[in-house]
Amino acid sequence: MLDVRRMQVLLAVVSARSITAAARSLGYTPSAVSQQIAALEREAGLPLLERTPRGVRPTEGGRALSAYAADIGARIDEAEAVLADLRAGRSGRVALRYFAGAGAALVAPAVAALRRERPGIHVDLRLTDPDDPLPEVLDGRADLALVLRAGPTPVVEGVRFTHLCTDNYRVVLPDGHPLAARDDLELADLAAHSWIGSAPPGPCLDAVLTVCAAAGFTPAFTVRTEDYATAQAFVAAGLGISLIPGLGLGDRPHPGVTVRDLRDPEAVRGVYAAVRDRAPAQPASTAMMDALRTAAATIGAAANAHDRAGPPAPTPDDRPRPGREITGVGGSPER
Amino acid sequence: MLDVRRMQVLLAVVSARSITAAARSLGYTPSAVSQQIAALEREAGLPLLERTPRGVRPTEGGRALSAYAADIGARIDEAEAVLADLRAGRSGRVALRYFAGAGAALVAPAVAALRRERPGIHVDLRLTDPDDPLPEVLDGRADLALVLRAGPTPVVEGVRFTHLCTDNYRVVLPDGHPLAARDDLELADLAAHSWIGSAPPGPCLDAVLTVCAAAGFTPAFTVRTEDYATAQAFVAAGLGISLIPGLGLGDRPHPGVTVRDLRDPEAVRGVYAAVRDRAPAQPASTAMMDALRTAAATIGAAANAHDRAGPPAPTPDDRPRPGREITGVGGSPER
DNA sequence: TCGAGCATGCAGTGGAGCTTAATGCCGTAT
DNA sequence: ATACGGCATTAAGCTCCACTGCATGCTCGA
Repeated sequence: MLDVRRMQVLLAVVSARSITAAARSLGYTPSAVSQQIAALEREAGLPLLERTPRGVRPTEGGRALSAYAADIGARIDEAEAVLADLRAGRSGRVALRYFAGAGAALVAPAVAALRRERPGIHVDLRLTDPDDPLPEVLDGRADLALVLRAGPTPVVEGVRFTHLCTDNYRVVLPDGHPLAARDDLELADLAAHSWIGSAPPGPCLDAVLTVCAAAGFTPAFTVRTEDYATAQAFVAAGLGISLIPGLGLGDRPHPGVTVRDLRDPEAVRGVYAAVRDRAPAQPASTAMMDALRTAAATIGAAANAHDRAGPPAPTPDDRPRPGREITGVGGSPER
Repeated sequence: MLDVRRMQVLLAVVSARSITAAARSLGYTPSAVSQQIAALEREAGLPLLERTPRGVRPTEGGRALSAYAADIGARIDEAEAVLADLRAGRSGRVALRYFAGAGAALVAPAVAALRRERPGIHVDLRLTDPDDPLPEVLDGRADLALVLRAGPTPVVEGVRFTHLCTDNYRVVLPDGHPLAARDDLELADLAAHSWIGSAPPGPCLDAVLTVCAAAGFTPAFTVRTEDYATAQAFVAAGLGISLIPGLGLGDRPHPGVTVRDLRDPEAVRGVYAAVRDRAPAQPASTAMMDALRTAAATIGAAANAHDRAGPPAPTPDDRPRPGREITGVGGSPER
């Protein structure tokens, strides 16, 4: 295989039309350059330079080879530029898997922020609900997966979990409901009330049924709907109460409803980012991770604000919002 | 600058999905490959491989870089193929300058033979008549020039001359002419006869006038024509005698004429190939040179055959031939 | 629990590639 | 005409890179 380094030396010599001049521009002695050229001519099996009284002139082989050297040099520069972009997080890919509940409140603002700050990063987004995304993380098809887990930080061989925020079920009551007088509730308190089913059939609904069963009852659904905004509207209309995950509430609950925490430890759920244990630090991946953390923190701050202030009074711009639209949900990590 | 050799190592590793396997295929120890990769990662500033329990997997940077490695490797292979073609004389360029008189008898068969045997070689042919081609040879615009010189082998600083053949003026007489009784003639013998001018005005004609003047007379032209075949036809018709360069006679004189040597030393001319002294041996150039030498030798052999046998009797295929057509002139160096 | 296979780290060695210094060649200036 | 400067080349010496050999740590499968 031809030595590319020597080809670059040849290119410099051909460009400078002199070995001495090329040596100057390369920071070598003329002797070194001459030896490189001699070695290259040995490799090529052809004379590459013709020695003239004033420097050198390329032979046909020398011209051909230095043309290749220029071409290859350009490729190398290009590769270096690609690496520099990758290194600086100006480009790259990150494959993110998420579950439906995280889409609106967490993923949308995080990806929006990432795209704003690092437009070169390509995000490969896929909803894995109801499948488990961990196999994809483990075998490298995904760099990052959002998972929702009850209980303490999960432990899975080969995966590192980072807690992003909680996504506990919260109790949504019509304003003025008797239970709204208490700061937090237990699941058993809700057993006797009419329920608004707030999730599509699937793992989310199953989780609600499971925790209720653990509390010893089966919720009596008056109405079932597939999205949280509609469910809140039903609650506001007084049709019943509902359990809605914090992320589903967005940064502001629907007007006419009051939100209360649920004290049941069974209903404590965390949103985690799962990454492969051995995955080396990839700028694109860490940037995505940062964006998710920032988005989660913003959500948490908003949720805390509600907790402190209670349900806010309707304001002029507090018009009803369509359920899953992203606008304003979670805000953006700007600042 | 990224080290291409290391990039090739990376490519092997990524292809083999294992450092050990790559090392086997490269003939190195795994340790060496591992160290190369580590160095490349240091250069790149990015992790390139992710270590898995069973071998390694490329990161995004590793994939990008190994793609460049493959691309660059292909370029190198291509360059090597070009050099191999050049080395084997399967390709290349040769710039040949020639004078009009050599075109038909020498250059045409030589180039034809070269194209037949080395179709990849591109021949840059140019007629330099009446200019001197040596400057082009000296400064590299031409690799080879045919020159016609009277007297001994010329000596020019920086140019090497190779004698190809002679191109002496020969005396062309009508069959049965009194002078045809002698084997060779001197210029003075021709002074009193009618002459057929056989060359276009220019250096060729000047040369004839010069040698005649040296012999003490000015030829009395009955007819002047621009090509040697026509001149021979005039001679055959008895309109006069003519002086025609050997190369202009082709391998067979015109029927009805007798050719005799001219003993005058002034009229001895050699055809030389001129090459740059310092030009390194280029396969394309030496192949051209060989073809010219072969063509010249073939001409010489034919001429000698005439000398020994005298003008041959017309044979069935001895139909009149148009003057400068190449067919049969000089033949081809096959055998 | 052990062994096979993988990647890695360290110490040691050989060679590639650099530098310095000397030589030869050419063109030009003195 | 001779000397000088610029050019390429060569020889000798030295440095450091890259390889080998060996030992270690890790994971997986028997």
